[in-house]
Amino acid sequence: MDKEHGDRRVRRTRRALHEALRSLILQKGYDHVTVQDLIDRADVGRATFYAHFRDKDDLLMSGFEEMRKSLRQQLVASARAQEEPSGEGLGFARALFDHAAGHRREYRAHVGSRSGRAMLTFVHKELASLMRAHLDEIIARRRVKPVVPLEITTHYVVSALVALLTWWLENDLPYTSEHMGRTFECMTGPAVAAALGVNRQ
Amino acid sequence: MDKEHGDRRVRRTRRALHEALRSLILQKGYDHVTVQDLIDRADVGRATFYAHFRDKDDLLMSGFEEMRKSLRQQLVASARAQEEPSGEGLGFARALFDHAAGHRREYRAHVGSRSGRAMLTFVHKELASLMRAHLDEIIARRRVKPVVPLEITTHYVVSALVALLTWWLENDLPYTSEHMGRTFECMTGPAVAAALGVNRQ
DNA sequence: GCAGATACTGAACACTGCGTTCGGTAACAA
DNA sequence: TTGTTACCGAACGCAGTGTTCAGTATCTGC
Repeated sequence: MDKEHGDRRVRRTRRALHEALRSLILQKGYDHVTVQDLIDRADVGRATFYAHFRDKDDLLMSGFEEMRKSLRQQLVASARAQEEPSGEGLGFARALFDHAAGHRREYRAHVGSRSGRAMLTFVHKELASLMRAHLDEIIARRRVKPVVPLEITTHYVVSALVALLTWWLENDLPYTSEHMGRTFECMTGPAVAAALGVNRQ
Repeated sequence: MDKEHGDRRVRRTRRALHEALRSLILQKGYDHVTVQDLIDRADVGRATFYAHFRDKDDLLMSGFEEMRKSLRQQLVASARAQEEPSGEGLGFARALFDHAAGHRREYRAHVGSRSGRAMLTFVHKELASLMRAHLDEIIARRRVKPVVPLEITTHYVVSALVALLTWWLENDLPYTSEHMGRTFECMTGPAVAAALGVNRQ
């Protein structure tokens, strides 16, 4: 079912279904998309759908993989660009806002629906693993003693970032992604500093 | 349908349904509760259910009202207790953690399900209105010029708080509510200070 | 304690959407 | 050409929703 057999037909079918879901979400929102809608739009048999995916959610999730790659790529690219300019290595936030701005339609289509929650959980995980690595590195380099458990700090930072992101999307991108990135750094920098026990009189 | 007529029967019916939902959520999670389950448990006719509530979600929402009162009460009580001890008036966080600890079963039953999202949105709104007032007051008193739009700051703070709360609940309350409150203040205090443009060398 | 209003009952119904089954067809590879 | 593999799509059973309606219980004012 998830095998990587070279059959062109299989890939075409899966592709068509993903594409159908994408366009239908934009059109009526994930929750109101039915399997019937999907197979009509993708021009695929009902049985075929269930041969490839367990259900609608499965299709959705497997579609995130693509987005994940593109996001991760953009994040590491940004991390490489700026060697270590700002305070706590929070510069990657900007990359996230950029990514969202670039895919605003996709992001917006999810806001508020069940698929949105799934997507945010996804993004959250992705960011958390990056953030955790960042924090570990900072600690090793600066030899500080965290006042707050790292797990909490990670969760805090990522949640704050995701919160700003959703607010931004829900309010129709009222500021530039650069501005949002700076705002995030401005607030979260001191928070992280406090959590890590960094002195900065 | 929402009238406040003094009929005892009506109130009993609504009460029974709310109670049934509560216990069924604890038992099998909101998403798996059917209307049939509800009316069986509450011993109420199907038509009666629909005479009182539009659907399952409607029942859920109307049940939050009760929780809202209890939460708000606990929050203002705490606000009154501590006149202005800590930095940015973030002490109310502690009250929230306390409230969650007191109602941990109810909170936990919601975590991860659709009802949880609804409840968090609810809590979020409640906290946001309080927080906004707090911030306005601080600004008026200290005569500072915010660097970040107040709307963003409010959203940021509340989201961070809710994030810590859900993390705490999902991880089975690994610290005391007091500890969580302090952690929150420790991190968010500096963040708010930065956003409000408060100098604190 | 009776009349009339009001609230509740529960079976029956139409409807939507899910996930499966299966005989048959189309595409492809050797 | 033959066998394999993927796909088709009608039909089905199922679960759950929300409505209808004739009938029953409960309360209220007179």
